[in-house]
Amino acid sequence: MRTVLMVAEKPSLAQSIAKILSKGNMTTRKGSNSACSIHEYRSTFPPTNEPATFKMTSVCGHVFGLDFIGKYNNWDKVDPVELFHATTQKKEATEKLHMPAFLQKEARGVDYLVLWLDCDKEGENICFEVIDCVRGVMNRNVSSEPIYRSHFSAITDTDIRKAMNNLGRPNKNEALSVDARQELDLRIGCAFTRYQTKFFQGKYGDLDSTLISYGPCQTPTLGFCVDRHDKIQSFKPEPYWVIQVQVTCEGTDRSFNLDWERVRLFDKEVAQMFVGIIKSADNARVTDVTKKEKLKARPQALNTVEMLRVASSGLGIGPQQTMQIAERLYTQGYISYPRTETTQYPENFDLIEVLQQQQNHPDWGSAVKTLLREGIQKPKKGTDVGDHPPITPMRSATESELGHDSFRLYDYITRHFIATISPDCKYLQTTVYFDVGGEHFSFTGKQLLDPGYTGVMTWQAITSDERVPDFRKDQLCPVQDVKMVEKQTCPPDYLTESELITLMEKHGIGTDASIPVHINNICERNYVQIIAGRKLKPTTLGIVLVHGYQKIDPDLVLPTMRSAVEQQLNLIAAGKAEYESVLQHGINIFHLKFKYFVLNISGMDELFEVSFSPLSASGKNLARCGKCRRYMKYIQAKPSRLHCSSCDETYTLPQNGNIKLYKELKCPLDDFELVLWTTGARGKTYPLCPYCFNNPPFKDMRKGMGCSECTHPTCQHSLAHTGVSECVECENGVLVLDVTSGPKWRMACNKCNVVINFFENAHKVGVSEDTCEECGSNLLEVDFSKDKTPLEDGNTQHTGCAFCDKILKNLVEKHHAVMRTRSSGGNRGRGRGRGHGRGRGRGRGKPKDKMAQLAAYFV
DNA sequence: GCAAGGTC
Repeated sequence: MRTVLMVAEKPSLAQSIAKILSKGNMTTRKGSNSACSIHEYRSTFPPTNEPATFKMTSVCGHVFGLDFIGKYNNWDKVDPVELFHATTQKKEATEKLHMPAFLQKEARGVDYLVLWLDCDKEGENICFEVIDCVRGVMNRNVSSEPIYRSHFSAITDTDIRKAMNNLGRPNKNEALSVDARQELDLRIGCAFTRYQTKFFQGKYGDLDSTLISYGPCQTPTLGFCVDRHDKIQSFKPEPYWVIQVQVTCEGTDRSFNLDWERVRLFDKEVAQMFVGIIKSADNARVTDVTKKEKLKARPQALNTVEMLRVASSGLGIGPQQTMQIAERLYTQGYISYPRTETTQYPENFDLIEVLQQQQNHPDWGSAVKTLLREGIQKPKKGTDVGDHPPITPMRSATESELGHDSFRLYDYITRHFIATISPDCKYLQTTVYFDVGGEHFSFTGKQLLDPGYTGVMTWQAITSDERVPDFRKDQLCPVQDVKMVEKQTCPPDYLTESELITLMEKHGIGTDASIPVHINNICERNYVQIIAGRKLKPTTLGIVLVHGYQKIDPDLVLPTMRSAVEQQLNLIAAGKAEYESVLQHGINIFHLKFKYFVLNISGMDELFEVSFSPLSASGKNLARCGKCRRYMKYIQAKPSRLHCSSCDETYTLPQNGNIKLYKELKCPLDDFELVLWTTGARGKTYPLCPYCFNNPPFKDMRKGMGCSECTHPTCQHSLAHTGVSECVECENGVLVLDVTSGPKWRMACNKCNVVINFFENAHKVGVSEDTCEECGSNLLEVDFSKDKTPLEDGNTQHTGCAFCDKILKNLVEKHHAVMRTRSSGGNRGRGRGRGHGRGRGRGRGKPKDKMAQLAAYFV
């Protein structure tokens, strides 16, 4: 019996495909990485007609990602221009999934490999990532070419079976085009981002963004928003005049405002002349009456981008959040796969079944029943991209089941689905044409004939049912009023998110899955702000960036740049150009553009100069510099940092917290005044030396460490003096006494977010050099207040272990400084039986030797 | 700390 390993792009597809090919007769087990399952069944392998055991599983998107090798990731030591030729390497895309190991485990000894990755270029690229993982461990004795590729265009029985019976080979050229894209994006994005960030952050103190990023997708996205801003700014309102005529219809008491055929005039005198002419007529004469039955067409089946547009403009939910909600609805089985470009249902899609599931729904059940009784309409033709079917509901659900926002999205998806197979909306449009003193006017009214799909998509309903009375041709209607009104042309409004999505889609900026990410990026980097109505208003930073590119090299921000690059890449995919030459050409062009950008950065800087303040003028004096003894300025805007203007040095600080001076205490190593970092009253607090934080003083310290991690052997602020015990939760952390926390004393882990509260009634707490004989923790010396001491006989002083001492251990309470992520080690042993000692280890720590080593580092 | 593309 042969074995065949088959790999899809994601777990859900592996399941659907296996279900089809096994006719539901398969066994399923979890994979070694918890994310992927393996579905097994027996069948015949079509290419060789042999009986075989099939193992169907999947990856989770890309197995590998591209990055520079380690030494190029040091921003301080690498000139960004080097990134155009720096060595790169493939790294596991998501390390914790252990995807290569998982694939190898399942592929060991199999005879054939069938690749079921999505049929696009990214999927083709993932094919070769999978091949690279498994080729070495497959059985080599059965076939010299054991690797096949399936080509499917829909996840339906017929299509999947057809694909299985017509297996082909993976396409290396398509995969290479993606390799080239990855490399170009990496080199260009990182080079420009690092250069800009360092240049502008080294000069200005109020940019309010930790990163001044550049990207071939995010920058043109920002460009769209700034373009609209520029149109608004340069808009000059112009006055114009309209003539409003009101007539009455005999036999009714209604009057009508007529639309002028000339609409409006920009010349006041001419308009006045027309008013004169029109006023001289006593009556308006009906010249014609037309009646037309018109249709408002039902929508096409729903794809991702349309869902994002409607969610933003109709529900006020942004793309990123919409996708999160949609993912959840999908994994819980309420809707089909939410990432698809396809707007046409597969041929054998069971529309009736999906519809029947909704017939008892409290909100739209009756509409569904009517539709089932009267028969559904054939859906409008859309495009089938061959990725996934359109987004549809999978089972009925109510608001109480889903929660507010989830239900609103589900409600829309379901109504949209029902609408796609409902009749079009029909109405009668009546237009009456008038002649008033030789000038032509008209009046149009709509009368609803059949609401059709607007019965469920109520927001599209024709609301004004304006019946038009029966005007006859040549009827004379008295003119009741003629008015000339002055108006002004209006500037356009800021771009809505929904419009932006449309622009991105049109120019091929990003994909259905990445469009929300790019929009989110330009918000997070503070280039645009979302204002009321989900409109995107660029910030000063966003505006000067785009204007700067436009001054130096407009290509950098033009939306056409991305499609031009994609065109080149498509040549690789089509086998019309060499991978290497296209890639080198691309790198060369952007290398030149980069060098030109650097040479001309002053053009962009001139714009920054007028909008932002130099570092030296930013912030307020906080702590003294250890080198010049002058005050350094604390710059609170992101990224928060200290700047010494006399030394022209900048020291970064931990982000997302508050900084204050720490009692003018100094670091014994460099004389810099210490500052206190805190996340708030109940959070973590620790002192840090601004210099050491940026320039680790000891070999076993890294950048970004405060005194609570400092291995100085004698300093009163260091770990040696304040460390109490091993963290009760995380691997390498030490619980450190927060000496500033009294009277509500606490200690906090110097690595994770564990905080331990104790001794509300002590006015002094210190860490002793002595350790607990039971667990190895350092003992605490506590001085309780006289009136609230828990000690017998009114004693106030007590030394003991926080975890083992009879009196102290009852006063200890643990919690987390902030919400911890699920992944970080929740369920490992809590203290007991594990040894607490900050010094005593669990094999690897070798704490006592460590202290000796530290002493050696100290100079 | 950087890009964009997959997906969990």
